Amino acid sequence: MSRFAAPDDQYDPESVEERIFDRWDEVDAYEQTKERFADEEPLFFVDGPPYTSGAAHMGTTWNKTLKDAYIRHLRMRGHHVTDRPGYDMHGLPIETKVEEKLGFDNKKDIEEFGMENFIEECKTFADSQLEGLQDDFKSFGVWMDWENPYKTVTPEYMEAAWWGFERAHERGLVTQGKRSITQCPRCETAIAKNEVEYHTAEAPSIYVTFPLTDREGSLVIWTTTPWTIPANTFVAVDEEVTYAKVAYDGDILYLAVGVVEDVMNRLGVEESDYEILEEFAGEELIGAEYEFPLAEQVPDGASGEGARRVYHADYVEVDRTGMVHSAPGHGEEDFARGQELGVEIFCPVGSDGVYTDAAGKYAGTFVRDANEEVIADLRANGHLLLSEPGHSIDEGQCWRCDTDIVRIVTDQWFITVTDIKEELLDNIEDSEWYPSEARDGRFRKFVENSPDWNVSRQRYWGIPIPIWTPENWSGEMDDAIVVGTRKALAERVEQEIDPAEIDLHRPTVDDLTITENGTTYTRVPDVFDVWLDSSVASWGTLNYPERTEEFEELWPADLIMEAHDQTRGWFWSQLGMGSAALGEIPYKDVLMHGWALAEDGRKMSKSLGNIVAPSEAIERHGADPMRLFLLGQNPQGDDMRFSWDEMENRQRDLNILWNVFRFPLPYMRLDGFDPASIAIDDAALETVDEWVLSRLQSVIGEMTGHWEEYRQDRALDALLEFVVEDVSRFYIQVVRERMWEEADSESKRAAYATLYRVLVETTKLLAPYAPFVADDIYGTLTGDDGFETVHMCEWPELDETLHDPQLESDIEVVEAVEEAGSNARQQAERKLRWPVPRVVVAADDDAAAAAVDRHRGLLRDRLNAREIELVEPGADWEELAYSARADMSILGPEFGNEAGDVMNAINAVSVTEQSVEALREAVAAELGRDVELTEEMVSFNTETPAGIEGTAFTVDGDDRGVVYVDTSLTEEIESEGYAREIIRRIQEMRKELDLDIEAEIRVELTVADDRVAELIDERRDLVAEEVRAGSFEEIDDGGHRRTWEIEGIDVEIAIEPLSTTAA
RNA sequence: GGGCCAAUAGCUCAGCCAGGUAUGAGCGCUCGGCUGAUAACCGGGAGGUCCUCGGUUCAAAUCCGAGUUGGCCCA
Repeated sequence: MSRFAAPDDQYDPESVEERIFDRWDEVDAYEQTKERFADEEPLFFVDGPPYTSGAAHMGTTWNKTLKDAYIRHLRMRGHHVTDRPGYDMHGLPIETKVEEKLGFDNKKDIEEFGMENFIEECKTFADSQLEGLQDDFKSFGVWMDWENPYKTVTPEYMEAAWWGFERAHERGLVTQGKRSITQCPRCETAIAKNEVEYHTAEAPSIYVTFPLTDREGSLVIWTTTPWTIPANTFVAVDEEVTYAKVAYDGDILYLAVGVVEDVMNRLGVEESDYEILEEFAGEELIGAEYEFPLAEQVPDGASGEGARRVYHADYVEVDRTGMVHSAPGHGEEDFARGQELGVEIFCPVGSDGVYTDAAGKYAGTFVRDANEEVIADLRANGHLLLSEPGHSIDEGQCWRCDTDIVRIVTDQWFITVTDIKEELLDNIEDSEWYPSEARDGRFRKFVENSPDWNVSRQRYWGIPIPIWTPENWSGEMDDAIVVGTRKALAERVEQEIDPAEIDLHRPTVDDLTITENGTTYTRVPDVFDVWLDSSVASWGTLNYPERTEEFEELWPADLIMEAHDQTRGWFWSQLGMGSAALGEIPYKDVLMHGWALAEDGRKMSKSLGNIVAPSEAIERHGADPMRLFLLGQNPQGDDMRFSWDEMENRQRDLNILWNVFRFPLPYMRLDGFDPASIAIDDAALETVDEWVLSRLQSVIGEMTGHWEEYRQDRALDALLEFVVEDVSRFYIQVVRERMWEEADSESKRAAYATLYRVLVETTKLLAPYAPFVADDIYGTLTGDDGFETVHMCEWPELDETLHDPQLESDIEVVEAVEEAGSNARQQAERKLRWPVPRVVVAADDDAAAAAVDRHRGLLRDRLNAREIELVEPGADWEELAYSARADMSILGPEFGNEAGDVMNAINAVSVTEQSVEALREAVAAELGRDVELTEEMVSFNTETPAGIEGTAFTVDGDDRGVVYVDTSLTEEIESEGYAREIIRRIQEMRKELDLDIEAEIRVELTVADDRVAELIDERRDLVAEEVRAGSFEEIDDGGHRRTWEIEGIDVEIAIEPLSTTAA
């Protein structure tokens, strides 16, 4: 592409993208850019790995766009930035997708299909999803190391997880234990609690009596899960609550006193049919023994020390019956209390939700299917007090397969982060969060309340847990083996394996055994919770422990950025794992952004039908406008509201930049402008040039500060305001005439040099936001003199020699005066094309006066005024008069009968300064005698002379003075005005003929008014010069002919190019 | 049910932490101007119960409390 080549007439994002993608390919732009900054100070950024089970949505797109922008910016600032993208590829979501695809219902199907085959399917699926994501990210210009992403499924990455886990084990933070977990009976694995989704479901609601054995009567409990009664181990009461002994239907019932009436109502019992015999504290029930109501059906139920007794528990509420059937083998609270009490943890349910033999007659039945049978048996045993239909509860279900979950107690593996909670809280302090409240509020609170980390899953597609245990293991970790590396694995296992070749997935590792000191160890069958995978990303991304060099140089991460949901996700898991394995938080700076919401302010979701695909946004507005929209959002915590309108606005902003860039090119090309030939410091800069260059410096300074504060959105605002307000709306307008000059001049070259500098610097400042259009403009401007891509440039630095804050504030005043002046013109209905003899600026303060004084010439041009007059602050413009208006509420009491005369006099006179003294003199003259006037009696109004309009001007909201425009007409002004009207129309006709800028024409003019014709004739030279007219003469045959109406006068104009007659 | 965050013009958002007239900004709308950047550009105008209610204060969009709606996280 040749330098200053004519670009598209209009900004077309799609063609820019195509062109730039090609160019990047052609010159290896990404590789070259990395190479260029390779020796700079390292900056370790870690990519939070997206999960590979779907396409990129707007949130992922926002996230990756932010990452790309910061990486680009930090490179330009002189950093060698780590930019390895990552992908989270293990886990249950992928397994269930593959199961769906293969039509599987449960684990048995997988076992039949073969674990190895199944894992191969999972890998293929994850890989294909990864490809899709990579393509998405590339499509909006993200530059990361796509050739070499880290994947959580590679042996070296899995080894990073093993290593971290081994370190945690060495610190004594790994244990096996029973826990009450949320289990998906279909997936047959624990589901993290945050992965449980709730929906409303109908459930039984039953009141059951538990007969006491050491005293008369029965306890009454209420439950919605009859299927947990076979596991009943104790009944909980609140020792401080008052209970009642109730005589009813020949039996004795124990209930909290506060619910007796409610229960009796439910039973439909009249008040006369029951009696409260006694009231007593719950304390008195503690230790009471009862008879298990399903003793017949479940003969081998919970037994042993302490079982089937009454205990206190904090979770008891005076609700329903005030007593709680407790099954430590199921519920989480029951489990915790059961452990405290030291009772048996009895769970007669398998991982598939089916009763085991321990459940007696229910063995082999799926728990929820047993509800009816349990109820029937309770009734038959005489223990069912009441069963109410139509009860609804919030039932949890598996987020992947929608199966209702069950709570069971199983053996799980834990990293006991609660043992190092203080350390975790201390380590938080070593990280800086943006916004800072996120760290000290939400994150700290979450860490304070976090339980031990259950890292085991009873599944296939994950990193196998590297623990080997002997047969009849004691449960002591000292008696187990934890393997941390492939090398250690190869050394210790009996089988012959090659550490460089081995795939650490199941089932390969399942068959490996270790025999040491005569004991044979086998691997536990579990895999890691997928959250553990990404928790080691800070070293996994560096291939540690396989490679150590980068880890030692770079770790911990300098920067990570993710959305706020990661507070309890990746921000947390990394803190936990980093602290457990290395005693440190693995990241320094955290930029926590929000979620991408839909246009209606709700989250984007399939069910609401409000999803916007990034590809659609790119198609409609282009990648750069989309990025500009995303990067224009506050990245610190707030959710973003998607908006097509705003994206369109961003496209418009870029279009303005495009026009600014396009404007000088034809002139530069025509004049053979060579930027290298003229240094800004030597150029014959005019005030506006100096001003726009100074503004550029201010913008550079401002933007740099915002970027450092992680507010790239504010930096973008500053840049776009500069481009739109300062460059497009002011500088270009002022500089146009200089560019049109035909002859070479210092002034023109200074304008070229200025605009060139401004545009090139702008492309650098824009590069992190809109990498395509910035590069396109940069390339066109710099040609072979620049880098092959703008992204190799350094971030501009504020050049003090070009920075002139005084000038900037001066021009603010000039702009304000211009704006007010053009407002005044509009009120006087005098077009800008018509000169005015003078503009009078009455300045309120010295700074404004000085600014106007310094820039009279500029104001003359901008306001098309022959003269700028300045009225200094404190002075009154002598042509201005002030009238006063009397306030009769004060005059009345003061002057009594004479008040009317005084008022008339006050209203009649006008004065040249706004003072009571001046008014008094004038009134005295009018009235023929002196009267005492005070400030309160009158208010002043300004009276502008005829033909003059005044408008106040303000800077940043402060009044700085008034601009008066004198619109009186002279022949000389009319002459120019009409000439300009003619010029404008001829220019339009030139364009209609699509003439070259330099093409000479012949012009024929017929004006229907003799006086006007003469006025125009006086300015024939001006017209000729402006429209490149070689001659004024009649055009006989054809030509381009139109009749216009100018100020009510018909004017016929015909033009034809000179060359056609020559030909 | 609990914790955290948000709510300001038709739309997207500044302002709020350190209370002092909402000159609010851009877009949109509308009226006008400009016319070799021209599918561009400039000026004027209209448009607000600052989510609601209560409190603190001389003064509240801003501080405090309660509520409503939406978001995230957790039950």
